[in-house]
Amino acid sequence: MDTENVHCCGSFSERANLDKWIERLQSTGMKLTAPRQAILEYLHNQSHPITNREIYNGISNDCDLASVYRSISLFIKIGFVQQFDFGDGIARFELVEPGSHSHHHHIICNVCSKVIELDHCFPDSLSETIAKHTGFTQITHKLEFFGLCSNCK
Amino acid sequence: MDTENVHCCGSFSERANLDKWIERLQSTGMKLTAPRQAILEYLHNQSHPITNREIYNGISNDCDLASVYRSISLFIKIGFVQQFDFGDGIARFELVEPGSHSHHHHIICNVCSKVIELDHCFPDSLSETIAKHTGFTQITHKLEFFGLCSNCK
DNA sequence: TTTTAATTGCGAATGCTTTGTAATATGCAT
DNA sequence: ATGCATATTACAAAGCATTCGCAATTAAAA
Repeated sequence: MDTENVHCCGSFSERANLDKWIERLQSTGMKLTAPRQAILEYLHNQSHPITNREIYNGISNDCDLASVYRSISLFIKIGFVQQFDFGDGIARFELVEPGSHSHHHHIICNVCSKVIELDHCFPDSLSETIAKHTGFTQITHKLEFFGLCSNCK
Repeated sequence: MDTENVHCCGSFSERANLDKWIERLQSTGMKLTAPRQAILEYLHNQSHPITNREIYNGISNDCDLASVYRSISLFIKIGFVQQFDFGDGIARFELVEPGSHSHHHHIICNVCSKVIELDHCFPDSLSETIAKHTGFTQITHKLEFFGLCSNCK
């Protein structure tokens, strides 16, 4: 069993981890509101990137959808959340554990949308290595670079 | 001067290349319509991936925007066009030269959106190599994998 | 030329995301 | 504790890329 994806609701360590996020939020000077707490808690319980609507559904009537969008934008701006693009036009988000090796990728099934986190970055020995690690086949990937060009730096 | 990006309107070779695309379209059994010719011609004159709206504006009143979307979808389905995602929620498209090394990537300036084609795939020796080749700095990249998981294959 | 089916134009609708605004709640100072 | 100033929210509406339905048109074959 893959214990990485187990999240026991209410366990001491999980609660402590969530409290750290709340402390971090307060230390930024931003207000600690009920929607932001609910969103942080929900994000914290996920093991894969999730959409704004999934967050909204997950915390149901605790908060408006527009507030989810605004909170997530804030979390991205202060470095709490990382955005992923799975190519379907819906943004997905994940908490960034501070100090951890946050740079990672995913492989998504074209049929069932199953997501597997790739612990390491395999940019070179691409298809074969990933196929062996995950059991996926017909592997493709999207790769784009961003930066500052010589005129703009 | 980088002659790869020079496109002389009406030159013999350019016209011959465009005619090849038209012949290829006819050979698929699809109808050769005015909008499809205009879109192929416009795509053919570009050196970077372009959006549906850019195509629509480029051929102005020759064709409806919805028809651009439909034609591009067709071109993707028959392998004429490749789609790129620069992370801004707008799909971009490029003609795929048959038999060529079509797999490539781009680097996009975060400030001015300048696009540079990367002739080769540098998935491993990432930032330094690209920085040397392009003069870009603060390089980041987005990479996601797609495929069929073991349950779906 | 006639026929037939693919394709277009037009308008409306969809779905994700953003924005305007009045009401509300937070954090701070008193 | 209480009141204040301001950030934040809920709600509604708008924005934008994209898709769809359908009648009118057009390309390709007979």
